[in-house]
Amino acid sequence: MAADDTTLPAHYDPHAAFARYAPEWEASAVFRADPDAPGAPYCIVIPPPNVTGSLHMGHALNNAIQDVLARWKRMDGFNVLWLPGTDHAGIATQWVVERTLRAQGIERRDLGRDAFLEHVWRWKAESGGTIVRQLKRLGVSCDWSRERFTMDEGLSRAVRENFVRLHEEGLIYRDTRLVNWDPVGLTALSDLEVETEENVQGELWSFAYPLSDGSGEIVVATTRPETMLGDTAVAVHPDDPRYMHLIGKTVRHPLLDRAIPIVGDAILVDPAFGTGAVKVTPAHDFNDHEVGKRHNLPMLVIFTADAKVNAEGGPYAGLDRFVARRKIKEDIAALGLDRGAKPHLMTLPKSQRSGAVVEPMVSTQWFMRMKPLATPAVGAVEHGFTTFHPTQWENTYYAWLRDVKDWCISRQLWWGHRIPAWHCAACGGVTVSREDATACGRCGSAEVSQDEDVLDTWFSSALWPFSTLGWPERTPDLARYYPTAVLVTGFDIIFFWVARMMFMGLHHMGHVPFKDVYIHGLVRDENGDKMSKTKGNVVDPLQAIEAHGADAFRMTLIGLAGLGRDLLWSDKRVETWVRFQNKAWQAYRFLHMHVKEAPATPAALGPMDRWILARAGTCVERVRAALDAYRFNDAAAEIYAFTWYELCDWYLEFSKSSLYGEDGPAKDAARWTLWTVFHALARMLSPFMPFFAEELWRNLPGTTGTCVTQAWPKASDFPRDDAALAEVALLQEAIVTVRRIRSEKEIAPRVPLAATCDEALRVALAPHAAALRDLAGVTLGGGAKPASAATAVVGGHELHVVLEGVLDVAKERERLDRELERVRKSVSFLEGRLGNEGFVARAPAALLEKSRAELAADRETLAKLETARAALA
RNA sequence: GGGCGGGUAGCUCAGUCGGAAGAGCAGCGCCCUUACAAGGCGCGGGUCACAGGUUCGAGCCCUGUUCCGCCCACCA
Repeated sequence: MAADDTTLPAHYDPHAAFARYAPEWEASAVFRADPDAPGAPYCIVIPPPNVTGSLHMGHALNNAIQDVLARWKRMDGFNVLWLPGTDHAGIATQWVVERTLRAQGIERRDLGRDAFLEHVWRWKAESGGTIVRQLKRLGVSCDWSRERFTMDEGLSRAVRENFVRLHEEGLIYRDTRLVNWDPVGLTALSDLEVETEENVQGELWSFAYPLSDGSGEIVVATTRPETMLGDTAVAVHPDDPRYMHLIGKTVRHPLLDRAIPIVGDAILVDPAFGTGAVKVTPAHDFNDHEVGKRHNLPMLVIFTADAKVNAEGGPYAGLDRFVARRKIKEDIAALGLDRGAKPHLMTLPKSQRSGAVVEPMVSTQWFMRMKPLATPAVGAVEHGFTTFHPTQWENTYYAWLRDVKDWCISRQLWWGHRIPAWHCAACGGVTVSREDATACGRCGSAEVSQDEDVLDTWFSSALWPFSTLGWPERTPDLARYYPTAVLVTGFDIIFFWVARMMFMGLHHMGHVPFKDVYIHGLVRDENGDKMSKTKGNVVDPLQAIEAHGADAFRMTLIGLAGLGRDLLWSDKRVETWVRFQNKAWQAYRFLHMHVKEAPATPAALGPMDRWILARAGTCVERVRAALDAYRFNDAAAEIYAFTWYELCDWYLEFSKSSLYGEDGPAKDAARWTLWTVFHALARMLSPFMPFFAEELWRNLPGTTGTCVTQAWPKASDFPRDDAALAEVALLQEAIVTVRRIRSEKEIAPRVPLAATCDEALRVALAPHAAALRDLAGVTLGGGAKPASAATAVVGGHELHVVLEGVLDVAKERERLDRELERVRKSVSFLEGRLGNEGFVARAPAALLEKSRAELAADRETLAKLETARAALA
């Protein structure tokens, strides 16, 4: 039979397979979930990518993992819903559109709210589908009929319902307090949206506040000189002998000519730090704010929304805060009050989105009360209703929730869910309502207008696991698929998203939103560096898919996904799986040369057939165990090892003597076995490499339908067969031994070898003469040890390979010396162990037995090696 | 300041129950062999970060040290 006797192409074409199967799957709705269908529910809600976004490696990994789980569970008989969607991404999207407009010379505020939002919606309609199209290139098996968007009608209703209910319950309130203010984005931010830039080189600058009575001065230090315009106290420690007598007196503000009280505050002031005296700016510093409240100090706001000095700053009014900083330092120096500066490493709070230095500002905002919500969310994980994988992330989750502060949920933006509160012009009352209010709930006046602000984008994301299933309606989907099975995400949004879904799910649904949380690592470049546009080391998943195909690309990510580890991406890694794919494809072509139609179940199987089937069963079992434990890299490694090292390296070679031989039971058995293994392999691979697996499935004789709806293989389909495993293990040992001897003695592969051994081994290997000949080029005979031979132990018996060619004596001596050293080491190790009373008394019996047997064998081998070595000396 | 993770072959990483250290890639040698040279066969390569401790026995358990990465908090 010739090599090209197959209709299959010489190489697998991933792009052709994608083009063939992706549209078919989508059209035939095989991934559409049906709540009325049988099967235990298994639901995953996608972490919705930002509509502004385009696919990056993090998305690719995240979705490859979800797809493996969804496809696997679907094939395994579960009623699977993988629900896709996108997030409106409030600030991010508004910024992108603003920037686009600005490039055309259009400012958001000139347009007005409605016109601007029209632009955003138009933009969303045009480019919002990009990331969805890109996800499809990965081959994700989402139910696109249920695709949701955080600002679609249903989800917006859920947002309102949530807001109104929590407001009714007193968990959402409006308050005026110090918040993180983004002076560029012109909006309040939550604590989480403030990022700290570490180790910024700044300076700690000291200046003197003269005492009002002229009796001296108090020196204070600051990293933010401009805030002195808002100072309304100087604080000292009440027990500090240097200052305690000054408490109650005042200092004079040297620039604004105000009196400023000196207060004693044990909480704020550490007498050992700096001068032991602290300037207090209650309106622009979180610690100082607390001091202000404790001592009833005025909250003097000195900045405008864009962080310029306001009228309170007297001569500095109108200056940017950093310009004011320089000017104030100069002026203080001119007054002779500068007391020096020293370099100071500090952290700088910056807006996650705009990058602007965040300014604490007193502002009226909406807040969500966290304590009553966070406590059950902690308990749910403590009691195991939700489990993190790897579990160490639970600590991170706890730590944040246990002392989380109230969540500022209002944003001074236009793009997002507008707050369902109406302010009354007549009485000043606030009406919170599910329906658009037309009259004040307090005084009945019709002069009501809706709150201008929108909600933090994470407010709607927090509802995602149930809002997407129809909440607040009681839909069949919600009943069937909530709680979801697993949330797959990155550690960076445990606080932003995971924790918030937990407490919202518990609050509204009375049950956790997901049973498992799988936290995957970050995809880095091959040097372990974070991918970033500025570094230019970003790998575009679409280009990688274009270059290598979706199957190999996905499998590379899966193979790198170890629990609790970041992933280092390298094109070399993809090549591993491209080669794997080719290897499996070539083996599949081999099958096609020999199997033209679905083979009938044979009367009997040979030992190699039984062996590979048993090995396939083990592989299935291990892959299942790995997936159950979210050990994706292990699953990939098992598939790789089975396919390459067992199926290709051994079984295909074993099968050749039958397949190329006479027609008969052996050939029938081999054909059936080969077909059966691929029948399972295609299904096993389908969750990982769906297009490749589909190509295998469709071209396998006797199959119908698509692979993605077949049953994932079960270990019980492949009975254990210890006899076959032992028999083939012995044969493999014999083959490898002869190959090694051949390589060591530098005997060309085409030179046939003969070998002798004792009767027991000869009988055991007799049925496998063909395999020994084809795979090791050796013929086994009985009889005594030949004069010139290389001897090795196989299955506890000696095997003597007759050396026909000229033996390189020097090399042989070297080899024997190496071998002697190895065996002597082994003997000495085993003697030491068995001479150890503790070991003999406490080691497991099996280990003790094994050690004794090994020692006896080693001693025998040693004697023989010594004899052989002496003969060569 | 508090917390988490990591340090195992040249590189990237496994190592589950404490019992002689594993894989892929890279390297070296041999081979175009009729599924596959995108391949086959064989080989070499280790102070398991360091120091103590527990144990008959430690990569694994305990204590300490050190280096790298990350998170949180604070920073007058």
